[in-house]
Amino acid sequence: MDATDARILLALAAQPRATVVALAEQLGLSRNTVQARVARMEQGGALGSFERRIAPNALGHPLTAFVTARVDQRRLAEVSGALADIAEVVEVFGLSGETDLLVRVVAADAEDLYRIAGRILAVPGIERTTTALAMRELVPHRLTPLLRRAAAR
Amino acid sequence: MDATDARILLALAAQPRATVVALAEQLGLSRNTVQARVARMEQGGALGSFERRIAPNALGHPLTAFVTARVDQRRLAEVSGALADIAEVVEVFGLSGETDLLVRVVAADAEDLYRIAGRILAVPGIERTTTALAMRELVPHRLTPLLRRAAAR
DNA sequence: TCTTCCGTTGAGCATTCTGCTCATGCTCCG
DNA sequence: CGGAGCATGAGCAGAATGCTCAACGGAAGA
Repeated sequence: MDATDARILLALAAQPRATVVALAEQLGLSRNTVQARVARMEQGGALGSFERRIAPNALGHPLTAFVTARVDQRRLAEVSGALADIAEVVEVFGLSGETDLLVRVVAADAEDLYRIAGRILAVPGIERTTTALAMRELVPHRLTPLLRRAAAR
Repeated sequence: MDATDARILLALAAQPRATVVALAEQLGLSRNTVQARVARMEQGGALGSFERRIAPNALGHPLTAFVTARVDQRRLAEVSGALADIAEVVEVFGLSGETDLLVRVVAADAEDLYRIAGRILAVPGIERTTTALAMRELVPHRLTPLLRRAAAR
């Protein structure tokens, strides 16, 4: 990924529906170049799945919560699998430090969240959990600043 | 968002580059319908920004860390602004419970992370922080299970 | 310095998609 | 019953896509 790629991504971030042709003339590149680079980025995994763009909100799950957990390390694989079986579990990280797991969860409402938290706690191998509700998205997910820096070079 | 929308999103998740025509015939819907629904979803904010699809990894930031922080609540707006000024800060949530803030950070390497953590701690209004490195992505971000459920209806 | 390799570019071409409009039919609801 | 809202099929002009080719230039390496 070089600066040109970053510039393409920036333009794409501004207008997701932009066609290759539009990007090309906007960036002063040839259509072929843009096409090749976009293809390369998709191939090379620089672009994650489309799912990331879907707002859980729109699926009727306006609540986000983070569950931190301590786990019996030896049963990590098992725990991980069990968590993956819960639909509302959107993302799980293995962490360094005090807590072993960070589980990102979405829920339809408070009661739903309660149910899900319970289900997580019930997973064999999970020892302790703490649930924190995301009350506000102070900085919504973004990569533009980093992209800008990469594009500057 | 009804079941049909969910089905469209599922198909789109499987093949992000799929054209409207392809989706239509794959789902047994008319081209017009799919076009209208996709447009409606983009309009209605069901689809987040394109940035979400970009892997920080590809931008030279393979490390992810979560910084939790306690804040002087009265200076929350100020803190939020200062965090937004840090390019490596990818996402910030205001939480309920013990810790007030969850800051998602990406970094180029360990040293970079150290520097960023320091910068966060230096933000006026932030009282205490804990940094946890994401060592593994046990469940990569996904929404498919929820989508499937929504599509089933 | 010369050569090779790689990415960019412009061109061209057939095929396909898009954006838009219109009329029709269906279902839900007042 | 009448209307609103949505899905559908058709049609059309313009644009984009996918692909290939040849030429060019710069950078790395012999």
